[in-house]
Amino acid sequence: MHSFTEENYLKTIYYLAARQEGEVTTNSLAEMTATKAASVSDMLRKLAEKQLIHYKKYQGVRLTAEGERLALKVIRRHRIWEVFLAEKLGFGWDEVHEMAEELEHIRSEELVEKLDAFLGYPQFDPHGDPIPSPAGQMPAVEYSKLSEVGVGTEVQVMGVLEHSPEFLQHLDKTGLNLGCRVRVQDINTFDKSVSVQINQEKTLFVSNEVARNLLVN
Amino acid sequence: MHSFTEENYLKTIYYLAARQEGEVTTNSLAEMTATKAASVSDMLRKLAEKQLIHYKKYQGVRLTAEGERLALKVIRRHRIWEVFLAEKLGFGWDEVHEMAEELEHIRSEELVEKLDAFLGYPQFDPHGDPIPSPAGQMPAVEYSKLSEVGVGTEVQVMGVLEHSPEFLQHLDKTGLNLGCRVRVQDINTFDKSVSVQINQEKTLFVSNEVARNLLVN
DNA sequence: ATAAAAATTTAGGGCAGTCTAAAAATTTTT
DNA sequence: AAAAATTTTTAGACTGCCCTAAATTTTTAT
Repeated sequence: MHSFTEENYLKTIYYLAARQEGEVTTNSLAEMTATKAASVSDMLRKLAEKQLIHYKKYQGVRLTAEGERLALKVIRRHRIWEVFLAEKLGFGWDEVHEMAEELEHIRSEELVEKLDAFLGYPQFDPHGDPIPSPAGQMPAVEYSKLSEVGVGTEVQVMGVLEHSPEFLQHLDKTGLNLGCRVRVQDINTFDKSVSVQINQEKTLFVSNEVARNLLVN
Repeated sequence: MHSFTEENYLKTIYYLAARQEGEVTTNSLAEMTATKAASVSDMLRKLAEKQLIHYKKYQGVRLTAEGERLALKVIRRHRIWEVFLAEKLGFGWDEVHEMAEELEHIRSEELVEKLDAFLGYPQFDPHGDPIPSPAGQMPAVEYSKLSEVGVGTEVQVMGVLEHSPEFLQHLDKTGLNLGCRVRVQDINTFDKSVSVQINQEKTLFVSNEVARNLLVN
């Protein structure tokens, strides 16, 4: 068995590797896990001993096959619990992450599988992120950012790149929910903000900052 | 906030105090928490400093009002999660305890209250144990043990005193489920075993060991 | 190409919770 | 009521994970 802390490091390495090119650095891990670089170094040595990461001193870090399997297991649990919290208990998509951070470490394999069945085998969590398979495969999804869509096209909001409660609450307030249809009417050449029509109704101005963090297809 | 370990000690002190007369001893706590007496002594000092227990060296231990409130909160969470696991996910009453031991430490107050509502505000967990109120009150229940019921009376199985998977699986096998009606036909004077009729159908022989651990009304 | 800056690791230590061994207090036995 | 047995506490140490400060390596700038 692995500790909560080890699971969190593996998960964080996975996320950072998916987001950046190349190896994951000690400093970026320290920032993400809200610890100091010295503590990260300690843990990396330990994870390398357990063969969960490839690690050469000063060279950054990469998950081994086994490490990635474990990371995806944790991410699967996290996202399934998020679906439960949102769909069954009525929590908002801005509230579920923090609780899922704890629930993802509950150890029973059978629990998460029964929960998955109870929820009807959901494909995506409340933020539109895909749920890894029980075997530990991350489904491929190819969405664009709203900031990259051309004028005139109509797309559907499929996910978010930024998961902070503040951002999600902002989307709630403006009505940019998952699944809503968005037609790009105009792109401001100066600040790259976008003017969009939502669900064939009202028009909305979306900053580039927001548009960059909205995934659409 | 309190650590998992502290919560577990408080819960265990509550259970031992409810079961025994007088103060709870260091040794009984060591046995229940699967640690050594020396470790218990350490923790008792710490809990006493935090005013969660009354503690005089060598004299055993008792929960303060605040300590009991916390213990009942943990027990409430445990039992609500057990209901979820049994009712919604289909786990057997012999399987739910272990998972609930982890789930009971999830910190969100709102989570357990929403879960409670989702489950329809259950009064009892899958073993018939009452669920403490959100305010931290343990409902009073007055059941008898099957071993104390007179010949001829018909009673209903309301709970168990022994919670081990082995005992619960034995009950499953013999059909002595929660809620089933039991008429005492005969009590063997030698070994105090009981012959009972279940649900007006088949007759069953129940050892005193089992009868002592069955709560009925 | 070398000096300065930045990133990373090592050294040494802290805290929570556990342990064993030994000391102290309480309870039981005679 | 003293001796023996039992229970409990203290002392000292270990592990996991974190820290600060110092040393080392890599990267960047000149």
